[in-house]
Amino acid sequence: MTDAVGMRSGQLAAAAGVNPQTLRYYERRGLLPEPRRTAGGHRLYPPQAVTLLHVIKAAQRLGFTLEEVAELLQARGHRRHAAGLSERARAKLAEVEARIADLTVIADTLRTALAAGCDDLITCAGEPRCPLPLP
Amino acid sequence: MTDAVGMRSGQLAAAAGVNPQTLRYYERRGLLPEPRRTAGGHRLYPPQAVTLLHVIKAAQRLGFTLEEVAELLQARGHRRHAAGLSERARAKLAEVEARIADLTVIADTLRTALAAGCDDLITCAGEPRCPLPLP
DNA sequence: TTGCATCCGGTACCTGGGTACAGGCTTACC
DNA sequence: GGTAAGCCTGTACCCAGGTACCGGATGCAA
Repeated sequence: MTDAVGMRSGQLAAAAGVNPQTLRYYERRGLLPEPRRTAGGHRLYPPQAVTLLHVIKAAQRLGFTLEEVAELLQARGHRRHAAGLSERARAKLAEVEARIADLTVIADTLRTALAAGCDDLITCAGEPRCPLPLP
Repeated sequence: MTDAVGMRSGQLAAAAGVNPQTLRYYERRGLLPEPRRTAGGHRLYPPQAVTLLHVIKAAQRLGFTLEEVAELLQARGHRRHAAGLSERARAKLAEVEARIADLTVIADTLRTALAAGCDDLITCAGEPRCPLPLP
C-alpha cells in the first residue's frame, strides 16, 4: 500500500543516466506520460519509468528521432491507425542502409583523394585528375 | 581593363547554385574572402569565386564541416601550422569509417528485431529474447 | 524550526548550416 | 528622372536534442 510512492525526478534521472531537465523535456515532447505529483507539486514516477527511459534510449540508438519514438509509444494499444513497430523498423532500416551507401561513396572518394596525394584544395581543383566531387 | 568588373552576389549565387544569403553567411564564417565593392557598397566577386564555392560544396559533401573547410582554405600558403589536406582527409576517413561501423551495427540490430517479429516496444522490452540494445 | 538539497515552471541558450524578414540604399533600364 | 529589381545591414528564426539559468516553493532531517 505504501510502496507505490515512486521516485523523484532526480532519482529517476540518475537511475536512467539522464539529466533531470531531460525528463521534463521528454514529458513536453510526449515521450513520458505526466506522472503523479506530491501535494506540493513534485513529480512522482512509477518504477516502470526507468524501463521506459531505457526503451526510449534504445530506440534512439537505433536511429529513431524523438518524434518517431513518441509515435511508436503512442501507437501502443490502438493499432487501428499508425504503422506497427516492424513496419517502422523496416523503413528505418532502409534509411540506415541508404546512409551507409552514401558514406561508403564518401569514404571511397576520400581514399582516392589520399591516393592522388593532393595537398591543397584550390590547386587540386584546378587540375584535371582531381578526384574531388566537383559539380 | 574593364572585364575585371566581376559578378554581383545574385549572379554568383545563381552560378554556384546557392542562396544569396549563403554568400554573406560564408563570408562571415571566413570561407569566402571579402570581395571588392562598388562605390555604392555592393559586392563584386571575381570569376574564381564560382570555383571556390564548388570546392567548398565538394569538401562539404566529403563530410567536412564548414569550420573544417574554413581551416583547410586558410591553411593554404602558410603551411607552418595547420595540418595539410591529406592529413585531414585521413582523419576524416577514419571518422567516416567509424560512422559506417556504427550504422552497420544499427542495421544488424534492426534486422534482428525484424526477424524476431516484435511489434511493440514496451512488451518486447519485457521479454528475454528482445533484441533491443537496452543498457 | 531551521537549514539545505531538491524540485518547480518559464525562458534563454547551444551546435551546424543555413533561411527569412524589415527597412533602407544602389543600380540599371527606359 | 522615374521606377523596379536588386542589394545592403542587422536581426530573428528554423531543425533536433537537449542544457543552463532564474527566482521561488517543497521536502526532509537534525
